[in-house]
Amino acid sequence: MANSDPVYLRVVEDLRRQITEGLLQPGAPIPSRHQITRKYGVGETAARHALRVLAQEGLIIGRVGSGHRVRQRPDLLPLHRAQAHFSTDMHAVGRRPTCDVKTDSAEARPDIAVRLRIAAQSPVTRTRIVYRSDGKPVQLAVSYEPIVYNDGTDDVTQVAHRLGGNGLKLTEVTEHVYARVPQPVESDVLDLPAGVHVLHVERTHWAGDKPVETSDVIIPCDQFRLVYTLPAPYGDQINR
Amino acid sequence: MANSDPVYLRVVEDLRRQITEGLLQPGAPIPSRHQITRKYGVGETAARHALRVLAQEGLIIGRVGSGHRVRQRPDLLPLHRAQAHFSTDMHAVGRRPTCDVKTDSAEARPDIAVRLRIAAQSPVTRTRIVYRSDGKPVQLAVSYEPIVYNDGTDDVTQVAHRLGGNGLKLTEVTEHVYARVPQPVESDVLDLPAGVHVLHVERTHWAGDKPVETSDVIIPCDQFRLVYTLPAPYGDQINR
DNA sequence: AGAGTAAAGTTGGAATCACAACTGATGGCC
DNA sequence: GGCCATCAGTTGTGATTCCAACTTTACTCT
Repeated sequence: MANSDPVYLRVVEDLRRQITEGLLQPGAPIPSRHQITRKYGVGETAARHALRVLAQEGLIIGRVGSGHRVRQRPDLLPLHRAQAHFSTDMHAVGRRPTCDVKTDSAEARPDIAVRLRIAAQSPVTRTRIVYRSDGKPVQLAVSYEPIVYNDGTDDVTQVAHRLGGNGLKLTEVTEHVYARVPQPVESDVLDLPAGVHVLHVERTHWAGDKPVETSDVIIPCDQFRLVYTLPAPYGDQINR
Repeated sequence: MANSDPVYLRVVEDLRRQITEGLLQPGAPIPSRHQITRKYGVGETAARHALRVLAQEGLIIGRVGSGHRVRQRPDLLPLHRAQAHFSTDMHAVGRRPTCDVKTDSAEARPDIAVRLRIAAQSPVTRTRIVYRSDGKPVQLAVSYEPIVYNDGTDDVTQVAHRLGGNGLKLTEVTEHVYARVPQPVESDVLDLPAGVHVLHVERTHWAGDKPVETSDVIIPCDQFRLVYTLPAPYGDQINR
């Protein structure tokens, strides 16, 4: 079928097809390097490279000593779902994820009120979460919600669950994502080296057409990367 | 400074630092494989791998026979800016980018009216752009704007320029990005194989607090990938 | 001088071998 | 039975070597 494509791409495409078509279900084991060399008649380099590419696409996950498996999460994720993997992913790479949660209530924030579609002077609950990996801060999330929803607990990470008690059902999450230069307070909290940009995710949780919570997530670009890649060799090439 | 990190990471981090700090300006040549082996005292594998990683991050670009250079575009881009590189990027990998533009005006679209914050029955101009690479459709953009702005030209890609003539200045672009299963019409236009998901970018151009144009960009996940990666070996690992 | 050619250098792809760290399972020992 | 050590298998990393395709430069020949 294929022709003069690189050998490793043949392997990538075949495995990717099997995964996206559901032949290989999440959790299913992927052939090991040696098995690939035999099954596809390719060298070890090609097998290794194929596995690397699939892993980098998020389709499979590898563990030393255990092998590769189809990733539990689907092939592509909205950012907010990918972020839900923060804790497990950090664990996975052998780092201890922790977070500070600090809530300071009752403040009027006109800019946030717009996003929550409430009166400009209504007080909102602000919760700041600093995610850490082995103590090192890697992510900052500042979340706001109308004060009426807050039930006094600190567990802002369980928005959906808590809102259930208020008779609201989360139906959607929308996001604005962009990269920018960090603000001083962000550089401070995240201990950013000079020159590092941040990814800013403006996220709103909706219950029907009502925004019930909105948050700003700040991710340093040297920690987590949102990469827009071309399907070209090495992901990218030069123009002239 | 570093300790037991993989050798290639030392090279990656040093070059990345030089790029993000501006020591290596866009267009500046990156040491070749052989130069890296000598300069950093590493093997060829490590040098090659380091270049591969940097290229995959979009920081540098390689050309066979010519070498690597610091990429013209900055290290991280909002999607809409990355997309502006579509044409040059396609050229770069030796493919001929073309696009069909089709505008059919005067239709009432209540759903779009909401996004444009205009009356539900106001007619909007719909423009459909099919981007092609060597004839193969790779991207679909459906763009809407209030009919008053349209000046009859087909060049919807130059939103900012055209709107200037109406006394409006684009100040912001916001996006909602998510992945989903393609709709039949999309599978049809883009000639999608079964099982391929699409990235859906809902984009709105703003002039101040007025939305002046909104568009849906559909990108097949097997053509372009938005990848959320961890700074871990192979980008990802398993939990448990 | 100008044009065509040859050579050197570079990247992308690939094969082969090696090794440390880790996992899972097996089997033996208490 | 329960616990521990061993061992084969796997991944991540790395070195080395080779080759095709390409670019750039320098050189030679007309």
